[in-house]
Amino acid sequence: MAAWSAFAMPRASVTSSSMAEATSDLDRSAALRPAILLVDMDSFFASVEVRADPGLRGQPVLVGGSARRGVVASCSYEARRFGIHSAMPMVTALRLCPDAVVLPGDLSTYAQVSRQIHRIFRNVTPIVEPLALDEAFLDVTGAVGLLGTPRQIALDIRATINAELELDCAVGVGPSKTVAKLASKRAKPSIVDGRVVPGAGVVVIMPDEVRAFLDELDVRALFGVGPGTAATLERLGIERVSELARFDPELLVRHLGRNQAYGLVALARGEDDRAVVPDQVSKSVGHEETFAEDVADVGVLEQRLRRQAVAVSGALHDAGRRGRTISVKAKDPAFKIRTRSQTLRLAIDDHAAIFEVARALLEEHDVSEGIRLLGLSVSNLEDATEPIQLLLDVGDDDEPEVRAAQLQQERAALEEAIDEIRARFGRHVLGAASSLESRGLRVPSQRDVPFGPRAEDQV
DNA sequence: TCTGGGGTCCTGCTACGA
DNA sequence: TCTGTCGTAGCAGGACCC
Repeated sequence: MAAWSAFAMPRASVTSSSMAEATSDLDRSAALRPAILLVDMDSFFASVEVRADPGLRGQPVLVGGSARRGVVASCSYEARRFGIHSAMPMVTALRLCPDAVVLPGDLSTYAQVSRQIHRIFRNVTPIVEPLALDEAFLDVTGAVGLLGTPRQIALDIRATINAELELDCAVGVGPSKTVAKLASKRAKPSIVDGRVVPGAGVVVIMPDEVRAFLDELDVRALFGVGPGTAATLERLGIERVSELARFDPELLVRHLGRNQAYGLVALARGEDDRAVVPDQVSKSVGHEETFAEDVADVGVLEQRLRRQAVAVSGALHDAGRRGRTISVKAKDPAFKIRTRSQTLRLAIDDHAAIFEVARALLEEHDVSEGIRLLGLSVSNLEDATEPIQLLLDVGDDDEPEVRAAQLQQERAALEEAIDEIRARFGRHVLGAASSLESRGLRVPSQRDVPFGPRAEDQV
C-alpha cells in the first residue's frame, strides 16, 4: 500500500534483528495477550527466483505474464525503485524499466517453498492460518514463555527462515489480526527517493499503542478498503482512519451496506477479536485463463473449457472434495465480466461431468464479439468421502445435469473397478494419466497459465 | 496505457415452499 | 382456495485480498 511511505513513525516499538539484544531487557511484548503474528515474505516469487539464480541478485526482476496482456505478480525491490508494483500491467512495468528481467514464474516451486515456510511456523505454534503462499497469521499466545516473548519469537522465525531458506520476511506483532497485518507492512523495506531502505523486520504494537498507530493511517490501509470503498469514504470526507473511527456507522450503512459499515468502523476503532483459525478448507476451486487474443470460436472455447475442467477436477481430487455449483465466467473485450452458474442436486468431481455442465453454461454466454477471459469454478464443496447420492428420478437425458450425474456415477463405478483390480493384481498395473507426461504427453495443470497469457500462447 | 489468477465475502434480486 | 408473509436457496454481480 502506497500510503505507508507517507507515515511518520509512531511511538510503536520498532525492532530489527540487530537491535534485538539491546531491547530484550525492556521487551514489553511479554505482556501481549493475545499475541498474534503476521509473517509476510518479501517479494516472495521474485526472491525465490533470485535464490535459484544468484546472477539475478541486484537486478530488477519481474515475475508475471507476457508483455501483451499479463501483469506483474511479484517484483524485486530493485524493480520497485522504478515505480513498479505487483498487479501493474507488464507492458507498463517494462516501459518504466525496459531492462528488467521478466520470468514466467512457477507456482509449483513457490508452493513447495511455502510448505517449507509453514513447517517452520508449525514448529512454533499449531495455530497457523495461511493467507496466501507467502503470508500467514500465527497465534503464539500459548508459546509465550516457552519460546520467549512475542518479539523474540518473531525475531527467531525471521532468523530461521533467513538461515534455512535464504529468504527475507517481515513480521508484524499485535493484539489482533488487523494490527499484526498493518504492523507487518510497516516492518517491510520501503523505497525512499528511489533508494531501497531496509525495513525494521519486526514491528510490535502493544494494546496501548493501537489507537495512535491506527489513527494516522490512510483508510486505504485497512483490510477491506479498496479503490471503490475508498472513493465512497472520500466523498463522505473520510480519508484517515481516525476520521472513520469517529464516524457514526449508521450513517455509512446507506453507502456501504450494514455489514461493511459496522465492520470497517470497528476495525478503525481497533476492535477486532477475530481468532486465528488453522486448517481452513477452501470453499471453491477454479481455473481461468486470459487469452493472448480475444476468442469468438466456440470450438476453441470448449476445448479450453475442457482443459480447465480437467485441471479443476484434479484440484478437487487433490483436496478430497466434490462440488454442487458449477460457474462459468467470461470477460468481454470491454472488461465486462459475466458469470453463469448452476447448482446441481449431486456433488461432482469428475472432469467429464464438470465439462458437461460447463459447456451448457458457456452456451448462455454471448461470445460473438469474442472474449478475453474464460474461467471455470466449482463451489458448494463437500467432502469426497461422502457416499455419492444416486439420482433415481434422472429425468431427461438431454439435460446437462442428468448427463453429469451419469458421468459422475460411471466414474465412481470405474474407480471402484480400479480399486478392485489393484487389490487383486497390485497398484502398478494401472497408472495415473499424469504419468503420460514422462512419455512426452502433456496433461494440463495449474502450472499451465499461472500469471496470464504467455507470449507464445496464441490461440 | 492497460489492466492475471485464485480465491472470499457481501448484496440485491427472484423463486419457491411452508 | 386464495393471498400475504417469511425464510431460504440460487443466481449474478461487485469489491476486495494477495
